[in-house]
Amino acid sequence: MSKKATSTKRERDPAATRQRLIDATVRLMLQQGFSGTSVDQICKAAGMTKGGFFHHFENKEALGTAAVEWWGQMGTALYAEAWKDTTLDPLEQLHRMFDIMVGFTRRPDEAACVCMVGMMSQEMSATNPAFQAACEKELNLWTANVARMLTAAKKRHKPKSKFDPVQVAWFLNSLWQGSMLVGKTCRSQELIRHNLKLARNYVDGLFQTN
Amino acid sequence: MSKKATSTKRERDPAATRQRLIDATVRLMLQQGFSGTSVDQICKAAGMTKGGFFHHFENKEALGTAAVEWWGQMGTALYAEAWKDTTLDPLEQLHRMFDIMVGFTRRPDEAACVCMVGMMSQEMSATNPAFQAACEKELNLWTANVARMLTAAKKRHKPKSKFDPVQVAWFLNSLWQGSMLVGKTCRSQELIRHNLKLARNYVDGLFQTN
DNA sequence: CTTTACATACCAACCGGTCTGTATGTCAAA
DNA sequence: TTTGACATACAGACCGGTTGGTATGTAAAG
Repeated sequence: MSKKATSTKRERDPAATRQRLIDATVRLMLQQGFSGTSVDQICKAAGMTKGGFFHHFENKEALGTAAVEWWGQMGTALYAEAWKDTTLDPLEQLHRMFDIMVGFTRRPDEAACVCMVGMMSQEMSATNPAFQAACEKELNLWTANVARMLTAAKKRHKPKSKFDPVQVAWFLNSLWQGSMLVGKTCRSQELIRHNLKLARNYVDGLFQTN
Repeated sequence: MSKKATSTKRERDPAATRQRLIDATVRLMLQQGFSGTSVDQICKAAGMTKGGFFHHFENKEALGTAAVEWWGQMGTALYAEAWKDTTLDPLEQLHRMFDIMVGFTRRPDEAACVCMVGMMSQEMSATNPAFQAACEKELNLWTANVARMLTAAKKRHKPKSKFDPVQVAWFLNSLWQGSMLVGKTCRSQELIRHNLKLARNYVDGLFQTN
């Protein structure tokens, strides 16, 4: 019984500390943007001093890209419920994805329906190539998944007329990003839901009703 | 002949100076965002010192809202070519609007197709109520114009099925904002054009073909 | 002579980042 | 099993530069 068996108070958990910094960053950035959020603020929110911060991240930019990546992973995990079951009718997959997106609009208070990728992209992608690349990667991933489902749907359902799944996927991605943007500006989650309704109908309208 | 008749060198033109400051702000903000753009930078770009700047604007926020308003006026002026002629078939008005939007994607180099309202909105609307209100106002204006045209189009063309012009207008506004966002991130003006093509087809599809 | 439109000089607060110090864990030699 | 060298994970003080903003001076216009 030489090994510490009980409740040795947990300090020195670098992975958790790093994650705490990322979590704080995401939370603050969604509210204030990247430039508007200082390292001091992040450290304070994560219960950490600046010395410790720069041990985990080379600079503020490194934290930013880490935050975008983390956001992407979290998003993918949330969408996975709709995407993973490849035996499902792809059109049904898309509908479940829309359900999930509607779910985002129903989340409580200020954890509202916003996207860090979209925000970071608008603010930084023109000046910071690393951020631009990170954001583009996440947008590509979302689009690729939607395009895959649309392509699969074309095989199971007769399309009403010709369409390019990739183009439609970008169309839907743009609409989704724009919806969150406008929804935030107009402080209306209902607006987002209306857009999602029309988008859903649009997708259904691509295929012949049975 | 006491009055200076010739070429009195133009100094002291406060209106022009103010506009120069706004122009510089717009140019810099489109590149770097609001927080990322400093007053010093703006002054330098406008050939002005900070003392002069704060004579024209109470603070940086006042300049920001002025810039958004200016952007809105400029936008309205650009869209006017499609909107003003109310005797025209409203569906044709919408098509001309789409033409104008496509035109934005063909502008040279780094005056690319981006929207200051969308950028400012993403970055600041969560924290700064003045900016949020200013951006919301501009979005409302665009939507109102599109909704008006859609409503008028319903009277002249039989709609294929029921739709709410206001909802569709917000749908299109969101798509437009999102297209510029994604287009910037992916550095692809063609992507925006594809989205506009699909949007155009979408609007056409609302009405019965003749 | 007053008002306006700037320029100049300056400020405290804050920025991202570095430096050094120290408590804690790891691991191998004794 | 103990010990001690070393790496890791932070804390805290500090740095030069920049931030938005101000106080003051001054020249031009009316």
